[in-house]
Amino acid sequence: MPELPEVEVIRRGLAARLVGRRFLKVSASDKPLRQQSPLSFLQSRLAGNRLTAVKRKGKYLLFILEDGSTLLVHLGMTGRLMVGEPGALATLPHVHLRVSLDNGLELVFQDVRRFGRVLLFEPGVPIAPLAQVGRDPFSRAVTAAWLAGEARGRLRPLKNFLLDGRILAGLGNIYACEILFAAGLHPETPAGRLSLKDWERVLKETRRILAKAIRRGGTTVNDYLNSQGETGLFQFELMVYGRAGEPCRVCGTPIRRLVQAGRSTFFCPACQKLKRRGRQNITTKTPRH
DNA sequence: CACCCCACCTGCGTGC
DNA sequence: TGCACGCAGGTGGGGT
Repeated sequence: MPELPEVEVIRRGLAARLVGRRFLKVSASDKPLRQQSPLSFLQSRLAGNRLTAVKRKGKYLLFILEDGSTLLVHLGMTGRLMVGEPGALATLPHVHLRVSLDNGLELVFQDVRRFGRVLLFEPGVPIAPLAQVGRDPFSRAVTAAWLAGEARGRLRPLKNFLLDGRILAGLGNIYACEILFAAGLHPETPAGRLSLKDWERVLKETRRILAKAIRRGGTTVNDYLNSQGETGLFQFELMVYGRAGEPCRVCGTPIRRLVQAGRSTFFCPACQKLKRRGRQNITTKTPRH
């Protein structure tokens, strides 16, 4: 479900309402998430512990606790984190974790498909899943030259490159499609064939689109709700995602759908031309190790 | 290595 | 109405 903008909107909502609160009791459903710390471990570490910050890395949320432990949450496809009155949340289906707070409210993790992850790390324990997470698109460490270096020599389609969270963290299927449209690049272009100018455009549009989506509260196509149960608004600004057969908002050409690495890609065949030929970029690649 | 496929789940819309 | 099928904001293990 959620990509960087949705996770960031949730992070801000939770930070505003939860930082400084103590967690009290924890309960879980009988159905496990894809990955989840044992309930007894969550209970023993969280009970009485105060939340000092809510951070984000890629699509991961990190709840930093005052004793130095970290609760790592990934929402998968359909995960939601919501805060509210226990009475109002009591009847929600598919709630897999409930945590009561010292102000009488409750934090719940709801996840229909159970692709989500909730893992607790004690102080000093390395947070293994984060080792695979790439750079945040807003980080100053992300530049057009760096992207060009990462893509150098790679034949994989640009769309798949953008979806690889070990490089750029936080892009998912919706925003990858929207970024490629905004940059005027065909999703099947081999990543290594982009020029530095292309990468400058990709990076500029990535930041512009993600920032705007955050301002709009994220994209609700189907399931996404923020921590207060509200939908986003960016779905009204989508140019290509989910619009197969509909006219391009720029040129009127019907939007096309194709499948790449098992996932739908939406693009305008007129606005996004495939560069079959083109200069290989010659940026020096920084060694990975 | 680089890259793709597929499984992991549940629900919903479509077409027969 | 029922049923089969395809599809869905993600990830990572295993295979080529």
